[in-house]
Amino acid sequence: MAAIQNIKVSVDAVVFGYTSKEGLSVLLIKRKIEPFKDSWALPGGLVLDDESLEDAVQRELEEETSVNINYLEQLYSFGKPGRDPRNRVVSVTYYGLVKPDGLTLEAQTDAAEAAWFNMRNCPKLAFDHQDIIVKALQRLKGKIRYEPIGFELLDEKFPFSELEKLYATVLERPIDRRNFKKKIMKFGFIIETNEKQQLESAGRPGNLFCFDQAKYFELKKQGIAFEI
Amino acid sequence: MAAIQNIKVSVDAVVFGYTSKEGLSVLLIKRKIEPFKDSWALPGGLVLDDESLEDAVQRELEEETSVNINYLEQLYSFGKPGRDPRNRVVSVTYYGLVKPDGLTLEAQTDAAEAAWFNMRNCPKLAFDHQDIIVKALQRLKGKIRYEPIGFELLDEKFPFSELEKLYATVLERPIDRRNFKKKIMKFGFIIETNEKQQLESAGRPGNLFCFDQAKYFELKKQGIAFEI
DNA sequence: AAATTTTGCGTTTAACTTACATTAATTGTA
DNA sequence: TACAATTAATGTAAGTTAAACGCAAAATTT
Repeated sequence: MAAIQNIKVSVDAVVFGYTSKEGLSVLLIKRKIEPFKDSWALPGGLVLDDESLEDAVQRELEEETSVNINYLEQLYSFGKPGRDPRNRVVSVTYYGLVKPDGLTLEAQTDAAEAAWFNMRNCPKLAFDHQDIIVKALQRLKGKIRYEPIGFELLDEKFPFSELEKLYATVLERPIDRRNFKKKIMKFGFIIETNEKQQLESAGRPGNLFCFDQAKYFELKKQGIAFEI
Repeated sequence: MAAIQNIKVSVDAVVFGYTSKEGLSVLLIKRKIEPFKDSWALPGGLVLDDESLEDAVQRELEEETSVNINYLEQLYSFGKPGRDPRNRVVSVTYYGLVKPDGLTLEAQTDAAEAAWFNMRNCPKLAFDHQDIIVKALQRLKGKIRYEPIGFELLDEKFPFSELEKLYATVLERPIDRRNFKKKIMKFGFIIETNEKQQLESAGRPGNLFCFDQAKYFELKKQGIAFEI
């Protein structure tokens, strides 16, 4: 039998935000304590002895940013010796998607500050948190090919072009509007309403669409084959 | 700051074996100590303070079964309080694929015995190891749709029907031989040799095929769209 | 009112998928 | 030794899907 193990378990959250203007952003906190004091980092922290990993990551996220998310998906566990200069720490990471508009960020406990950073404009991060974000982005890009996305990221009602922009942003390439619409509509998780978009700029106003939640989550579970 | 954390970190391995006769099997050990003494369980154990998670899982696998695998992929981390009756244990699990023929199993350390169990014929397992196997199987079934598989599971040279059987086994449904072959060959990760199969039973002997390793691993990395 | 922007269809062509039947090369057996 | 059984190799026609486009409609901006 080995000697007493001295490893800590933490959780970290990669929370992606999306707006059609800004594209993808990620929620970071500024560390108030050493190590990496004043560096930006992912929200997260040590797991309590009697809470589940999911509870821990939601709690840490709430404590450090005041953001509440009811669905975070497990991403990967990072456990290389030396990734935290203090102790050996194995971090179980989670990721999730939210619509940042209307969320207020309030730093608390270990965090001096919480803020959204555009993905094209991220600061240098503490620990191996850069690797974690890269992994999360890979996962998101992979997932979009076999699961519908958007429900958590768009307004309840949205013009179709918003969904298209979201896919184009995540996939990082342009999409043919007409073929995209045909493909998406065939899945049946998007419903056309009879309302029209309120314009903010030039152009013909589009019809508003919304998600068919039941179908959306069913397809999310069973998987879709979606090569754009 | 929270009180001192009292959580242990372990690793467990789901090693799938495949033979065309038996189909999928999984490598299990019989526990020599409490809790769950004499129950079958996944090979695994506590991580040492100074070894990586990957090293830990390979070491535990080697110690308990004498099987060496150089590529195990991280599957999921299980950390519900109470999943181990002794302490809180967070287990980072890995899975891998091997060809069981020619591997000798030798139980060592904590294991009284090591053996392959056909997936249709698994015993009741210790801890939440049943959940872990279910997760691994889901992952494998998902993966086969966007990654080539087979390199680790088939002989160096094999008749095409062996690859077909493998896919049919993992997907748990029959496959049209002719369409399957066309599709696979188009990817270019399988090469036809000019050798012929040595027959073990009746039937026309098939040509032998082998993997183009470079292409195989390239496609594994970049992903394939493979709806059979 | 003319130019610009964005939406909403719709068509054509190429590529792929599906379903399916026949011939060829072996082994086992009468 | 022939014939039955088994497994392999191959091709094609019909249906479906994907990709590449063009053009008119409904707004705003100039």
